[in-house]
Amino acid sequence: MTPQPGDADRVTIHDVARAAGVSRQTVSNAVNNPERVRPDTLERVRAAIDELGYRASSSAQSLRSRRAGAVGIELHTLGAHNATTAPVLTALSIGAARHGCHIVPFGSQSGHPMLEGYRSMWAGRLVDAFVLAETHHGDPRPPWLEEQGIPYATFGRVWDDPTFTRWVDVDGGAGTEDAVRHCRDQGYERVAFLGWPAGSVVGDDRRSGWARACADAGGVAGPAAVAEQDLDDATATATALLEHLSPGDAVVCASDVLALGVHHALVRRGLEPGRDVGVVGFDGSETATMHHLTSVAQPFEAIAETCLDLVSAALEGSPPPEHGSLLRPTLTTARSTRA
Amino acid sequence: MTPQPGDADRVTIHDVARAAGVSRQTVSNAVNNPERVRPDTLERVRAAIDELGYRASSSAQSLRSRRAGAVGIELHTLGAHNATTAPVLTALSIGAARHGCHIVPFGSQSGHPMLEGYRSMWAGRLVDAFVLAETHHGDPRPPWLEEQGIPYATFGRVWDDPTFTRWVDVDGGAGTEDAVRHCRDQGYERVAFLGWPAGSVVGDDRRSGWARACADAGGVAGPAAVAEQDLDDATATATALLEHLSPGDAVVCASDVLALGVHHALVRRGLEPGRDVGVVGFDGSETATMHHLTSVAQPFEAIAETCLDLVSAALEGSPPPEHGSLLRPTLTTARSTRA
DNA sequence: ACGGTTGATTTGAACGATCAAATGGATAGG
DNA sequence: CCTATCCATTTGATCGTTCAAATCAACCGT
Repeated sequence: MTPQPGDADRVTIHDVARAAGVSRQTVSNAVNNPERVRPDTLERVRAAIDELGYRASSSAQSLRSRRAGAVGIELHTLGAHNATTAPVLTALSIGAARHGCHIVPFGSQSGHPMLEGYRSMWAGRLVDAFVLAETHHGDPRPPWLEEQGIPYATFGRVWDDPTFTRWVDVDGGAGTEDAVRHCRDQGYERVAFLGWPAGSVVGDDRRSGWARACADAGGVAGPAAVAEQDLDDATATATALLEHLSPGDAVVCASDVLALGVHHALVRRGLEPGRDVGVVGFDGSETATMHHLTSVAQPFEAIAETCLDLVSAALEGSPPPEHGSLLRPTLTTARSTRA
Repeated sequence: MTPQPGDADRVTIHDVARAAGVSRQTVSNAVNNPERVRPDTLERVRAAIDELGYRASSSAQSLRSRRAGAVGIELHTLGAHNATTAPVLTALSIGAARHGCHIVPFGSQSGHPMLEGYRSMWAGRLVDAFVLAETHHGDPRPPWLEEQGIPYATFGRVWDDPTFTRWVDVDGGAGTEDAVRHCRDQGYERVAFLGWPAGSVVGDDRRSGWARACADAGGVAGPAAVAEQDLDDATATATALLEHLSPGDAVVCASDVLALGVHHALVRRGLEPGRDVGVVGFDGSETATMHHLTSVAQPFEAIAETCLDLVSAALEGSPPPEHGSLLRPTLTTARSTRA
């Protein structure tokens, strides 16, 4: 009885037109410009659409409009899924529906040149634009895309080109400031910092927020130490750092991995994170949640939404925004900062 | 000088035809059926293609072939990214290129009925098929897709329908068997098990492999305990479990989270994973890598590849395979099983 | 009753590709 | 020399949709 969309008998605009006794264009109007259709006709067409379960073919629309209605995003196999890329991808995929488009993740084929994936996606116009994640100094992608005239937006500033403003990023400094303030509110005495080696823009930013907030609070800054984004190194460094801390102090970290290192160092000394020494991580990753670590959580939904807004705007030909978007992360509190 | 693909001046098959002095169909043949074209003509056409940088428009091909050339996969925001869905998605995205298609992840809009995402993706034929991850008992998706005649393959068996064979799954039992054997090879005495509460098919499967291998090795089975997929519970349960173990024993776990619980329980007792008690997790997640836990790693690339093969076959109308594919996971060894 | 205007609806064309059938030329066979 | 066969290539039509222009009907004022 009900129409079986077995693919062979796909319902087209013609079928609806015939069923409603109107022309195909009227059906198209009923869907896209209802105000151009007389109310009673509209009613009849809509009934036919519901009856037959019609939905416009996206391939046909793409061909006509010369728009794929898709945004590409590159995924790396390369070890660490960064704890941020996956959630951003999820948020993008969900948010895309609201923007009338979809996301197409593609892989960088190992062995191929860096930009090959982008080139082939663009060549067949599988996508109308790209979202770049994990931008870094010397990133070859922005200049190449710019040169090709391909629209894109980035999660992460485009460090090499200050004129580019179609970016979203997280205000790491504001995040660590919040972290320090939270520690003080919770009654911790001094606030130490465990960060990455100087030179990484993201790391330096996060450290500066800690320094600022400590100064604002009146010299509560504890010692600062540096470790790689590696649990062993973090744990070792944290162990050494603890030598210079006393119960009642706290450590703000540049990442959840570093914070986990502090957590482990504490436990190994028989101390309890939170009760004895406060610990705050950064990223709001699953690792932090699992270990009940207070963490500065990335606003994934907002990041995705802004990226989509940026590419949408670019596709509509709007001029780029005045400035990039610096989003404020929010602190997720847990046991590790409860005294 | 070089052609600027600014979208307005997109190179079409007509442009190539004109440049090469042939008809559009000859260009099409040169690309898709080179043997039908005389060698010298072929040469000329190929030169024109390279010169202009022509690539067939995927929208046009989709319309003509009535194939979107895409496979949909649903992503959940719901907390745990399962540690497996993200890597599988990455592997799928990369593998898709080899299959001449791409992956379209879509989100289940919260508040909407479960199947709405699938329905809308299918309605506009944005995808030709779906890959389902995280299948479970009472999953409403397979019967619905079946009823609609929509092609799909699953990662995880379809428990409610034994006749369905378009699935890939990981042989959990074989994985834990390997884990037990590895423990014995490393010289551990008894091998205990930390699993999930009975009733989950995956969990029971993993436990059975442990039991089997222990029996084969001649009653080396240590005690078994049960905890939820939660670090605190795992740690508590592991602490109790350790009461019944001695140095030189090992614990095989149903997941990396459980294994991490054992790791923490050991550390808190001043014992060292590996040297004192062996620990093996399951999934090969980042958590395991970070903590140097030996783990039964999921074969993500093979899983993705098989899923793609299955949907490709389904789209070509091939009959379903005789049986589902049960892939053997491989053990990733690390410090936690080094005595 | 007739041109003029408005509004609803229909027809023609195009998006870019490919299948199917038609065309043109060269060669072989009667 | 004329037809049959074969190969390379071209033309026509189509996929489903939407823009632009054409058609049609109703209504208005003079």
